[in-house]
Amino acid sequence: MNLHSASGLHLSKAESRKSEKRGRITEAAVAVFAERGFHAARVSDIARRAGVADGTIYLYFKNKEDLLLRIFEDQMDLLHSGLDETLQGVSDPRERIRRFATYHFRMVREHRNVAEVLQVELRLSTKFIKDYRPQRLWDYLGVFAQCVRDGQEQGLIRPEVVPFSTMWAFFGALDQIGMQWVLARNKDKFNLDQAALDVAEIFIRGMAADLNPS
Amino acid sequence: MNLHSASGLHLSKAESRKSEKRGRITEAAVAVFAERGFHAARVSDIARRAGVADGTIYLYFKNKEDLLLRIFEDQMDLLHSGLDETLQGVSDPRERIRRFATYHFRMVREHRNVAEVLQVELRLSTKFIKDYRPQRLWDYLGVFAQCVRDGQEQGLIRPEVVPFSTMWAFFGALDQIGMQWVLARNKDKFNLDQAALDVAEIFIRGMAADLNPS
Amino acid sequence: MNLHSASGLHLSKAESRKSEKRGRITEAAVAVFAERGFHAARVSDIARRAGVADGTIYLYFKNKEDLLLRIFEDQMDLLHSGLDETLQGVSDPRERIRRFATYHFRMVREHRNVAEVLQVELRLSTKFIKDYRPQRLWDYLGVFAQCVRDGQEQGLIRPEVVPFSTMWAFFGALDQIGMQWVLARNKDKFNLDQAALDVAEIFIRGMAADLNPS
Amino acid sequence: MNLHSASGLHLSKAESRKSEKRGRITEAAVAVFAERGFHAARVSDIARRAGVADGTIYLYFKNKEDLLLRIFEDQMDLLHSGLDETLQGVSDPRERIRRFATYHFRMVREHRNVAEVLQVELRLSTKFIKDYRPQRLWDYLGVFAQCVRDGQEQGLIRPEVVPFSTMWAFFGALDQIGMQWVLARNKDKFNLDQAALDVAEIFIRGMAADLNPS
DNA sequence: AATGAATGAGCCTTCATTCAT
DNA sequence: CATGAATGAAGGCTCATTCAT
Repeated sequence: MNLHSASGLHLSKAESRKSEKRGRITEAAVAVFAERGFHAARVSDIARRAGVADGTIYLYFKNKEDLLLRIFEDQMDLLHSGLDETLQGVSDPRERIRRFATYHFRMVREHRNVAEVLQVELRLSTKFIKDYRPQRLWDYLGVFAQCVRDGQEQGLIRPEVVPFSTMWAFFGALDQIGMQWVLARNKDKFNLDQAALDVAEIFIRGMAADLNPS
Repeated sequence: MNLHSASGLHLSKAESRKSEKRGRITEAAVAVFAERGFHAARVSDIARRAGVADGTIYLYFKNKEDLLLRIFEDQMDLLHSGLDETLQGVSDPRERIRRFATYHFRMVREHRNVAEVLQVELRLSTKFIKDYRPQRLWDYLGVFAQCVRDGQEQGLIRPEVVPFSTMWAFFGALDQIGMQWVLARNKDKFNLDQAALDVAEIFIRGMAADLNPS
Repeated sequence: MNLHSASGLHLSKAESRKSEKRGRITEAAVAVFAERGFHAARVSDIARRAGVADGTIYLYFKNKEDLLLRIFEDQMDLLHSGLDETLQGVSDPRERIRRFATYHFRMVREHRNVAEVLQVELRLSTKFIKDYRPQRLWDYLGVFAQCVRDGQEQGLIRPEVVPFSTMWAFFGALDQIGMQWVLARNKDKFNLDQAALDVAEIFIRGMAADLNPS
Repeated sequence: MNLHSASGLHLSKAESRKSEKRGRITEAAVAVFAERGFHAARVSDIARRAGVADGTIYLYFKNKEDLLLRIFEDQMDLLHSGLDETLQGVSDPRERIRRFATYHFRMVREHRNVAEVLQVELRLSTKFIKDYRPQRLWDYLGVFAQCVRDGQEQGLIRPEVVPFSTMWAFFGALDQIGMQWVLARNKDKFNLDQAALDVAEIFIRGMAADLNPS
């Protein structure tokens, strides 16, 4: 259920049991949040699905909101490190952007529950949106902004493109398409891979430096 | 508080009084939803702000969720008709897209409360996202899709651009930038007008047909 | 159930209904608190006994603790004003003290539930004991302190008697005897009227000025 | 923290270790009960303060309530035996009463935490007050009742004074003054030693046989 | 004996909605 | 139409207690 499942660390029996329980809760929460939404999801539902008592959840998370937030942060970290791996060795900023989009949608498709939670439920609480600074999301998107800056240094991207706002535009585009896919009843009609390339193409062409500055 | 405040219709005194009360409730709801979020907003808060009794709200709206939905639909209609006015007489699809973006952000800036509700709170209820088909939003965005199709017919836009998914990408980009502006503490640092043109430019260039098909 | 039941005020129908409902809740709360203790008493028990919905209680009281506090304050006010009536026209400080004790125990006996709540349950919450300043109790007991001062001015009471601490001693004596009576399984074995006179006598004699200052 | 800390008994190493752990728990419980009150005190707080695991407490005490009860009984025993020592060799019932009061307040002052628990928290649970017969308290106070009886036999105290109810009055007076001292923010303003003598004096004079039965 | 992770019963409070006036 | 007092369902969270290790 997690984007990446194994860590290479050796844990004592007690530690691994503990971390295993935390993982079970997280998985259950993702499933229940995805299914019913944050507000409609009952803590007792999550507990039952995780096979633990209600109170156990509060040994690992401060409260229901904290549970959502931790899911967000954990998953963003995994998403980010997965992105780094994917882009390793790719130097052309344009290709990096293309792979960013492709990677993003692959993750959305392979982890639909997580995607639903991140895309739909994270927008739920005003607290999250208004008070919480999603640093992890900034970090993830920062990879795109850096591609833009690199592209500009290499003369591939118009200097007047503002990395910061374009980054949000790019994310908005990806995210919205991802959401439409999540919401779509018929997932097959929707070719996510193609959409990834299309969005990337539009941004790459849209930001591209003029070819013949003759 | 509404995007447009007056309608040119003549109403009987009773109707206008009724309509006036409905309007007061709507305004109050927008304000309270923007301030505290849909879930945290209490119906009694809205009633107090509107200067009516709690029960009165249920004479005009089926329930709290219906109230949010009606706000969404009303405001989308106004947004849409305002867009039509704005685009009247503009035939170049590229210019229409540019003006779409500019118009959208002008509305966001001038009606921040409404924007907050639409952008932040609409994403709140899973019901809204999962079960509700936001026809009005489709209609509004359909204007963009049509620009794409027109541009393709006129040879201005690459034929392989998919109007449907690009429409969502465009909306996602606009919406995300709008949200960042709404969330930004310092609204002045954020030049919405410029961002509008930047986003439009990226999409226009990104979708543009190759110039020299030599 | 209240120490005094009628007020001479004219109330509108709505007001009287409201105040009647508040009264029903208070009565029910006194009964349930007396029966099960503050902590064991469930708000829903009180509501059921009062014949109202759980939520209704929160229209009249901030929370469960507030309910207990209001009972305390209301009853202390009634107790105090009843004491004033009882002492009216009695000028000899010693007789006033005697009547104070008699009155106090008559109230305890006639309003056993109230007495249980005031004596047993009020001591329950550290909040009440540590943070709450029971002004109403001070006012009530202040009557005794004033008797002491009057008696000292009239040369009936030794000048070295400290009104403040003696007031608490007197109250402690009354209260403890009252509590023992409340806790006693067989109320008949315990002659409260006699105990009242005995306690009063001990304090009056104990505070009395030396007779033969020869 | 205990009224008396060491017992002169020789214990095996295991027993003393056991007893030492029980003592640590008791001390911690007194501190936590005094600080937060019985209901607000968490068993885990007590455990942490005692430096033991939560479960360990249940090896020494049946449950939280039992813990409070044992504290009460242990401390009452210590209080009582200390009183006996203090009164040893004092035969005049009046002087014994005087020393009783003085001793009681000295204990209150020197063991404020214990006093808080006994005075404030013991009144907490209806169970304690209603179902529990505080035999140890009766024993302690019985010393006073015996003084009264002795005084009556020696013709020093009026025969009509009822030892039983006067005992409670005396205790109520002491206890209430003790509580006011515990609650007082400024302990220095309150002269407990003087109050002890004052209360004793009032009871002694108040119970005294008429001097000149001429 | 000691641990402390896990349990799960229990309840106060909120607030959308209703309906008698 | 309008009111607003009353309703009552619903659930997040705490914490005393247990028990496998």
